[in-house]
Amino acid sequence: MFPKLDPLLHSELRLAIISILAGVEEADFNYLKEQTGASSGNLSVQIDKLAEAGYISIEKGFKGKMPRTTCKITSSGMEAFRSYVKALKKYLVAGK
Amino acid sequence: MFPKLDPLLHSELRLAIISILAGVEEADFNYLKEQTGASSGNLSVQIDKLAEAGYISIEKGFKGKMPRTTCKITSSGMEAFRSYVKALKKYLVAGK
DNA sequence: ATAAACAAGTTTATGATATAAACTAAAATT
DNA sequence: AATTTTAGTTTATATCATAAACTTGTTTAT
Repeated sequence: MFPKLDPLLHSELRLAIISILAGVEEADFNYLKEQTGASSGNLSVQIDKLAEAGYISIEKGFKGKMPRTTCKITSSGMEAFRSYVKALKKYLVAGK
Repeated sequence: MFPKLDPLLHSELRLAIISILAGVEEADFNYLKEQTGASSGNLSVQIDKLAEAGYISIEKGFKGKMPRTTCKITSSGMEAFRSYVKALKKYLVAGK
């Protein structure tokens, strides 16, 4: 009746990150920070977790001389997101 | 862009509890336990939290001689559930 | 009648998690 | 040259979800 929710995605910040990345080609650290309102530290930790799970890829490069971290959702991450959403919807029925 | 999610409801078990209670007049402890698959301990803790927040009411009585705990969603809980669902949906767009 | 098993929970302990605070290193600004 | 800003990472803390252990009382079996 209530399917298990992927704990990696059932987290406010990680879900927001994935939700953003699902809609764009890629996004850098600061864009994610702006959009989510997260602190740098929290964001850093959470993208690492998503990357370790293979849900996103993180690329470190430079924009001019400044470091630049770019994130991209993987196909595995996209799939995980879809099934998370599907599962979650089973919890929301009565809530209109 | 990403509204804050009520942390009381953004929990797998508590969300399942509220989701059930939103659809029925009332439910007793064991029914919730069966439907959610939760352990007694976990369920006990989580309904207490929901009750402390005023999202549900807990009534203790007896069925014959055996103790019986009945839960019911409050109007405040119903409202919280609705706005949680509304908020959550903003996170799910791209996930189909 | 009494011991064993079961019912319905509650309390306590533990391990994971989210988050913030403190820190690092380099670049840009004054 | 000193200060501030950028772009993060690492560490610490406080909360949380969950399970394990316990409690209280009731059936059931001997």
